[in-house]
Amino acid sequence: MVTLAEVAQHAGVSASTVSYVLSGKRSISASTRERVEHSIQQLGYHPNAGARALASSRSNIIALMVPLRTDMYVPVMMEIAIAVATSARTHGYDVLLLTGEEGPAAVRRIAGSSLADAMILMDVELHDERLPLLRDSGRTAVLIGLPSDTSGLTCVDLDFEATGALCVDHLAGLGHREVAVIGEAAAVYERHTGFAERTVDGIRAKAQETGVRILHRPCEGGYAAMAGTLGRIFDERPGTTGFIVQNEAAVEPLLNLLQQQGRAVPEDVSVVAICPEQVATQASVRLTSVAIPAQEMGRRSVEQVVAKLTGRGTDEVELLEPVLTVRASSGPAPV
Amino acid sequence: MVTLAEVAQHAGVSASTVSYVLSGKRSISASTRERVEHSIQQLGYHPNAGARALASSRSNIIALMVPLRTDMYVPVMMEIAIAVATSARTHGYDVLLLTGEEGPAAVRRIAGSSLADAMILMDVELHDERLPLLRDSGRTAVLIGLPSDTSGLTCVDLDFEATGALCVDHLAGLGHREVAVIGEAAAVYERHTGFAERTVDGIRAKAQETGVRILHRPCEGGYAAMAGTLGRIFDERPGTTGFIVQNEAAVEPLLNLLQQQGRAVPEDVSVVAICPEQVATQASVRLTSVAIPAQEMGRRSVEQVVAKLTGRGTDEVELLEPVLTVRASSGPAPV
DNA sequence: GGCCTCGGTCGAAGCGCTTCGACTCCACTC
DNA sequence: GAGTGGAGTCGAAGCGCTTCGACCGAGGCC
Repeated sequence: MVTLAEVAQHAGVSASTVSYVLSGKRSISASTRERVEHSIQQLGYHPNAGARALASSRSNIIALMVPLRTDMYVPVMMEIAIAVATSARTHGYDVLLLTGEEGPAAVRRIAGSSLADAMILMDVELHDERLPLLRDSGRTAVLIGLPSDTSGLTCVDLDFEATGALCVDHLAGLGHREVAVIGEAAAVYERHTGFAERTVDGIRAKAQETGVRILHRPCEGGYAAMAGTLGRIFDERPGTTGFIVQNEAAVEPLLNLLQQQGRAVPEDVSVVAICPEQVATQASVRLTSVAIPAQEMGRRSVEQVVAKLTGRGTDEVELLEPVLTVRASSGPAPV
Repeated sequence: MVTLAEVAQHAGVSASTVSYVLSGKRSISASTRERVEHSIQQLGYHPNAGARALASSRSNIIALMVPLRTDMYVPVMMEIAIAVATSARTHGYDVLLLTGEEGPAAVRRIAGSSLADAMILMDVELHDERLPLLRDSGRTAVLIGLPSDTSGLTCVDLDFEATGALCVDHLAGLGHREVAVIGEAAAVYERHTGFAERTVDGIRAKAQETGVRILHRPCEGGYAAMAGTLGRIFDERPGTTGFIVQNEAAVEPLLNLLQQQGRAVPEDVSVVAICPEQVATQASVRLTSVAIPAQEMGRRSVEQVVAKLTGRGTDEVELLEPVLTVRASSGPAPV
């Protein structure tokens, strides 16, 4: 491995000069800079990450904690993770992948070892056990998701209350009066995952305002579960004409079952989904939906981290505004 | 941050003794060990990762390159990535997440900076441009996937040729004589992704052996693409009674379209999928399938890395044996 | 013309850890 | 009773980098 010292010798300057060429923290004459850069090229020099971290006490690594569970829709997680990794690189950072398995201990380990300059936590619960540790580790952190107490924390998330409201508004505007909400798996609510509860809150509030009746049912993915849930919904509320679905794995089963039951979409029932664009456009009926901006969330969280790391950031909650796109699955309520 | 020296002072020993307690590389008396461990606990000491990497020239980090593209089935990627991260931890390693975006340059950067002790590459193409760089970086590496030239490389993958053969064998055994293969998106073949081509090779070889006629068609995911592909298949081979599907995003559309066309599964046509268990069991018809052992692949690749890093490994290609599980989507060919 | 300023460069002191050789006991052996 | 060997500990020398203060000319100023 080529070292700084070798580059310095090759270029006929001191080691510190090479370091300053690399970091740009002091001005360097054009001729020296060129000479040094040429030597770097020629020798194929790469700074040693460990030495750099030790000397500067900054590792240029951001730790990303992804949930281990797979009851969430995986592609969204992946899209966020990839967006985080990609935009981290554009800011000169690498990303360390931590799974939830290690649990809160991971926070302590990473903070203690100075392995990462900052952490991004995904899948934050309302009362997340990692948060106290995080707060008194003093490390820079950004959450994707919204805990109940956000004091001293920076959070990025889709505004799920507004999302829920938007869905109801759309259906109410079309004249629907009885709306069923097909939610995430029951376990998601039991964990008190913020986004799921907040969506329902938003839905209820707007429903009250617009005079829509709401029936909310958690639902596992897959056909069997959906069949059961759907049956019970129509038993309880035969007049249901609108569906709001917040569970990607339930979308296709729902459309299928409705079709099998002879209920046409959107003539007899309207469906609005909260899901990634890809799911909405590739479904058997092109879905009216509110998109989950996974990329944007990943990107923004990195930008927040970088801002805080460079002293510019403030603790704040950034809620991304939901956008509803009308497609083929929603229409006027039948008379 | 607490340092080794502070722990040493607190325990009344020298710094090197603390280091040896931590690493176990020299014998330490029980009483000293206890005293040191107690001090570590009490002070909340965590070794500094950078210093450790610098002094020992090992970072205890494994870099994982995941593909950026999303034309592959994302959950499988994610499952592998998570399995890698999880099993890496059980061996004392952390995982650095690299996206394909940076391309081959990432290999150079990581190897040059000694940021990672080893690399795991996913989504390897037959003639992958990262491989030459990898070879002469001299770094430890394991590929998930199989390039055309494996010399000097360790690879882990499902045995896709055997997988293809297994599917044909199953259908042939049930009496099917005309089988259509619904493949990955055309782009996947154009990239010469090993697994896709190898599957088809395995299918063709076994088809020849068993006297089955094969029609192979790449297919994008989604309903529209599947409808077109399916139409063309039955135009060309009206006698088709068996399907092998290697494209998760095509599974559900295929089942649906068959149903709509009045072709019953498995009475009129049989379907065998190559997909994760979850897809197979959650589909509208429980699918006879060969599972993609994502977890196993992730785990094995880490084990190979650790073996090589501790001097035990040998360069070798490890192909996991495919397992076909019969479920409700395949049956005897109609007479 | 002396003085100050400032751009450009260097030397040296660490950053916190690992590891090698050396040293000290102490229990044996012959 | 000197010699041997192993267990247990220490000191010191780095690992490769960043960064601080110092130094040295070259202008600009009065």
